[in-house]
Amino acid sequence: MTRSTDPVPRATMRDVAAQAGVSLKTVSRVVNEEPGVREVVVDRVRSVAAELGYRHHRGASDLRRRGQRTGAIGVLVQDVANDYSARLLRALEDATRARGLILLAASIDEDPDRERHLVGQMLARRVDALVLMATTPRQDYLLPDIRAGLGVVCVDRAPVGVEVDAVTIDNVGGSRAAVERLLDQGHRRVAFLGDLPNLATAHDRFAGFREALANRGAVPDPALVRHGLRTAEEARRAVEEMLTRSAPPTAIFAARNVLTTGCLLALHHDVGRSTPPAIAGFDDMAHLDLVGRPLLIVRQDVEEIGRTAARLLEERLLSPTRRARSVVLAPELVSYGDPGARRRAPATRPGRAGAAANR
Amino acid sequence: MTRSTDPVPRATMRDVAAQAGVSLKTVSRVVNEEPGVREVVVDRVRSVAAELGYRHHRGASDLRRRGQRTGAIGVLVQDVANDYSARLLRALEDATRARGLILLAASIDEDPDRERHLVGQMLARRVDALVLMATTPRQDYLLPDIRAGLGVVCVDRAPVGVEVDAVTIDNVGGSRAAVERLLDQGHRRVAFLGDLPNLATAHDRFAGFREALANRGAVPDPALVRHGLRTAEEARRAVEEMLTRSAPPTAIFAARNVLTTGCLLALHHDVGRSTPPAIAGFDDMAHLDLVGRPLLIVRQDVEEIGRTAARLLEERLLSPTRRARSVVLAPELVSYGDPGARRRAPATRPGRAGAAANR
DNA sequence: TTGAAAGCGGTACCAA
DNA sequence: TTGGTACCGCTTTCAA
Repeated sequence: MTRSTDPVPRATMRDVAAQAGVSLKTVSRVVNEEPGVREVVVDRVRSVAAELGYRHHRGASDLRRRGQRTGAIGVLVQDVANDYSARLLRALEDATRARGLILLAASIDEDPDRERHLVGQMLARRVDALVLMATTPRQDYLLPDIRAGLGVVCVDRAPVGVEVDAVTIDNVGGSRAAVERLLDQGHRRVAFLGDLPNLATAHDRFAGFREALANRGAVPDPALVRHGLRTAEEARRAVEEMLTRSAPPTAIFAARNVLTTGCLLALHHDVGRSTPPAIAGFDDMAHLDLVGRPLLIVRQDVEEIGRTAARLLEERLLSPTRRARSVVLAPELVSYGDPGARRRAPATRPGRAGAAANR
Repeated sequence: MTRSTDPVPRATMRDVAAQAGVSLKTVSRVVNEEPGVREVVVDRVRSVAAELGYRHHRGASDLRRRGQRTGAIGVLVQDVANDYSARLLRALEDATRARGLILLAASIDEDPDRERHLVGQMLARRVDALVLMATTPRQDYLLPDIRAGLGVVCVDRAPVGVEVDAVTIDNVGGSRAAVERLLDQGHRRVAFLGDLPNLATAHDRFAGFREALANRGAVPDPALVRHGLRTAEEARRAVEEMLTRSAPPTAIFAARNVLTTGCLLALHHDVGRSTPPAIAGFDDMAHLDLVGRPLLIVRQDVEEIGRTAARLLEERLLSPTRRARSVVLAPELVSYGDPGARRRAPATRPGRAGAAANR
C-alpha cells in the first residue's frame, strides 16, 4: 500500500538520466542548453525531466562552478513596508530582471546588530552583491567579503570606512532649496523638525536649513528647531506646542516624510486658526495632492536611485577592481495643492540635476 | 608584486582547519556549535575563522544535509512596491525572524507566465516554502513540488486546483457591510467601481455589493456599475462621467484602493457641487484621515494575514501531510473624517471576526 | 556526440 | 574528543 502523503524525493539529474537511458552529463548538457546533443536526445531528456518534475538545483550548480555568480542579490533596506524602501526594492527588481537575478530582501530597522546579522545570512547564501541602506556607523566589516569579490552599493546613506559604490541625494541642497522657497514667499519665522542629527541625512537636511537662512543673513531660532523627532505623533505634538507660542512659526520645514504627516495632523485638528503655517517637507508620500492644503515637497526619484544602484552593481561585477563611484542625485521641489497650476522646479541649480560626482 | 585588487578566494573550512591545525570536521563542529570540542580548540578555530574572514557556505551545507530545509522562503506578491504587498512582506519577515528564515521577494505583476517563471527561479534555489499571491488561473503546476515537500500558502486569493493552505479575507462580507452602511445612511443611488470581474476578489466584492442591495429589495443600476477599472485615472474619469448624469449617484463604492484614490481625485477637482457623493472604498491607504472628507473604508489587517500565513507555513513544514487549511479573516469598517469620533465596527457579524474555517 | 571520473564546500557516519 | 571517508547534485575535464 502506498501512502500518497509520503514526501517523494525530488528527481535528480541522475534519475532523469537513468529514465532517459543517457548519462548524467548528457542531462546536464540539455538542462544547460549546451550544444552538441542530438535533437532526439534533447527531446527525450526534456520529456523525461518534465515527467519526473525535475527542478534544476541551482545551489549544487553554483557550488561546482565555483567562482561563478549565484545570481542572487541581497537588498537591505530600513523597512520593506516603508514606501521609500519598497519602491527602491521594486526599482532594483525591475533593473535586474533582464539578468534573471533574484532578490533577498530584509529590513534593518535602524539596528546595527541586525544589519550585521542579516549581512551574514546573505553572505552565507553567497549573494553576488549587496544593496545596503546602512545603519552601522562604519561598513568596514565588509572588507574581507569585498576582497573576495562581493559587490556593494550603499544607498541613501554614504558608506563609511570602505570604498564602495554609492547612490545618495543632495540632502543639503534639497533642504536649502525648500527653505529658500519659503523665505522667498516672505516667511521669516520658519520652524525645523528633524530626526537625530547624528544621522547623516538628518544632519545634512538641517545644514541645508541653516544655509538657506544664512543666505538671508539669518540664523535658526532655537525655539523653532526640534531635533530627534522619530514619529508622526512626536511631530504632531511638537507642532501643536509651537503653535501655542506667542510668536508661532509662519512656516514649518519637516525634514522627513513621517514628520510632514505629523504637521498635517496638527493642522488638521486646529481648523479654527486664521492663517495656518505653510508646510514644506522632505520626501514624497501618497495623497499629498488630496489633503487640500498647499504643500512644498522635496522629492527623491527613488526609481532613478534604484536604476543607478543596479547599474553601478552591474559595472562592479564586470570589473571588480574599478574605483568606487559615488552618484549624488538632485532632488526636485514639488508644489501640491497650489491654487494655480502644479509647479515643479529643480531643487538645486538646474544644470546640476542628476549630476554624478566622483569623490 | 601583489596586486591588492585581485579577488582573494574565500577561505573554506579546509583553510581554517589547516591554519588552526585541526581537521576539517572539527571546524565543522565548531561552526555548527556541536558539542564535544574542547574549549581551547573552539577558541582557536573561532579566532582563525575570524582572521581568515571565513563565511559559512549555507548552500554546500544544505546540499549535504539533504532533506533538511534551506531556511529560505519565496514570497511572490503582485508588486513589492504596492502598500499591501509591502506590508505583507514585512509581516512575513517579522513572523519568520525568530526562525532565522530569509525571504526571496518578487513581483508577479498580474502576469501568469511571470508567476511560473519566478516560482521556477525560487524552486531552483530550493526554498522551503512559497507565499503566493497567485495570478495564474490554477496552481496545479505546483503539484510535483508539493509532493516533494514544498510548503505553499496562498494569500489574498484562494488556491485553485491544489489543496494548499490559504489566508484570504471575506470580500463578500466586507463589501456588503460597507454598502449596507451607505444604504443605512439613506443612500439609494449607490455606484460601484470595480476591477475585471473574472478576478476572484473583484467578483466577490461585486457580489457583496449586490447582496447589500438585494437585502433592501433593490438591484444594481447598470448605469452606476463600472467593471474593469484598473487605475486611479480610469476611476476618476468614470466618476466624473457619472456625476454629469441627470441622476448622479449619491454614494460610490470603490472596490479597490486605487479606485478610491480616483474617486477622491474626481471630487477634488469638482469643488463647486453642493452635495458631493459619499465614498466608501476597499483597502486602507495612507493619509485618508487627512483628505478632509468623510470616508468609509473596508480595512484588511495585513499584518494579521502575514502572521497567519507564517503560522500555517510553520505547521505545514512540521507536518507536511496535514490537511490543507483555509483561514478567512473578516475585514473591518473604518470611518475617516467623521465630524464625530472615529468609529470602527466589524464588517461582518462581530462574533465572526478573525474566524477560521476549514474547507 | 556521449560518457566516466574528479571535485566544489560541507556534513553524516563510523572508527580511532 | 577528534579525524577519515563517502557523498549531496551538479559541472568540469578529458577520454572514447
